[in-house]
Amino acid sequence: MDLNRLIQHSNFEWEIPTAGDMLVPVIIYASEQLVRDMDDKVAIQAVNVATLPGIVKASYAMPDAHWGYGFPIGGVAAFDPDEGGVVSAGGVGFDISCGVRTLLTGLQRHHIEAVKNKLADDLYNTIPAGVGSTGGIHLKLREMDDMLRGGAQWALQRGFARPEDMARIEEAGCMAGAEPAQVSEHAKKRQQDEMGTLGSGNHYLEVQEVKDIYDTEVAAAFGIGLGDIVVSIHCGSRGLGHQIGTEFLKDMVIAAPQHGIHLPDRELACAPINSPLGQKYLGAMRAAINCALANRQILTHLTRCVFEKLLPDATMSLLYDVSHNTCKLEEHLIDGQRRKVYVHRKGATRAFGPGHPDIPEALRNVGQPVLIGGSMGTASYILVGAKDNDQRSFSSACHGAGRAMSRHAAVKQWRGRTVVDDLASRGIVVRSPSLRGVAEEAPGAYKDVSEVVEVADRAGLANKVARVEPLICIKG
DNA sequence: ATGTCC
Repeated sequence: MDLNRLIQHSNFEWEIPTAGDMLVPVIIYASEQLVRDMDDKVAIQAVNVATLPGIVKASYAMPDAHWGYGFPIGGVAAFDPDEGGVVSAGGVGFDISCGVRTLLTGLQRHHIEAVKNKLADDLYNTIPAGVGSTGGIHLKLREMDDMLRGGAQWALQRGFARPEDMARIEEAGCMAGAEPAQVSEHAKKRQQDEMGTLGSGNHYLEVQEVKDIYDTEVAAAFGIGLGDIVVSIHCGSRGLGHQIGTEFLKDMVIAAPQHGIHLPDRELACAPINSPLGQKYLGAMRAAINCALANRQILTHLTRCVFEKLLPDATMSLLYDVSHNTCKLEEHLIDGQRRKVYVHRKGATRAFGPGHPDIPEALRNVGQPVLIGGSMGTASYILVGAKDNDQRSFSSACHGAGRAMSRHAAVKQWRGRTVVDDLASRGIVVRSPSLRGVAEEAPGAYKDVSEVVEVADRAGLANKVARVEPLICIKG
């Protein structure tokens, strides 16, 4: 990205001032190096977002921002429904409510070493992974509606959760306002056999070791210490969310002129929040959020079953579950006024700071856990929402490393077998149904997550608590 | 991300 068009406010904050059709400025949180390396398309897309009706304050880009469908991935934008604000299917993305959850095991590395390969095999054999993977759970259409309304709370009723898990999930495990009736039968049918499956791409389940602690006090509140073993699960709403995104994108493009909306890019398809189509999308999207929450909950259950057999002393309590592709109604302080706005986070993590009422009581004084997944074979980070970050990007942080190379380019550069062998030589066991998938996700195809996290910390979005590194990776 | 093209 060309630095000449940017105004630098600090070491980690850059502005593209309001001009032309823009209603608000663009604010990018990044180091000079990350801004230089950022695709020009991030600037173009963030500027396009800044032209959408009802946008408030600014169109934001996180340090891991990269080119996406319509909105940049790593984009955050909030809209006021009373000022003609819109909701955008492209602003949420296709993998609705894709997210990460981390489980604490109460175990240390030496507990794992002796059974590492067996643990990897058992996890791989228990957790369906890969494109089109199906699981042992098959829901009737009527049961689908219950699941889409209830999320992880539904999973609790079905025996896939512990009651105490609920407080550790955004929205206490159930996204209110979900409307299964707005989800097409086709979308439901695609998902009927996919509950409790990992999917493909950058989705994974990892057994990780805590390798570094940056904030002892917060780490203690989170229940993590050096050398601890944790399990992280990264996945989303599978075929259902994708189908909802596809259908509403099409409908929103067609309806835009009727709503008097000029789209600078048809991929930015959106509808007024206060319109029948906008409301239908919100109802369907919230149902997809519940689908993702239920899915990660079932994967948690399967993981617990494996550990219970092999490592019965493992505690397997849930630290937290974050979503990073959502649009949520939240109250924020905007120009001195508390206003309710619809915050789009696409490839961005909610990161409420200390004291926020939506953080579980046990963690309220320290802040919301922010789980940042790395790429396969690399470190992941646990952060905490920074104090006063409401004034920076509506309490949002980055979500991961972000691709540095296309899947196509990655497959040309690496062979899956070599990647698996290289990781094995470093003590990381990878199990995947697809060697091509492994090549696509080669560590070198991603940016350095450490730099992205460092910038999120220093920009005051979320603060570093711990770094974890994988021992086992189940890859879709 | 995705029954990697209805």
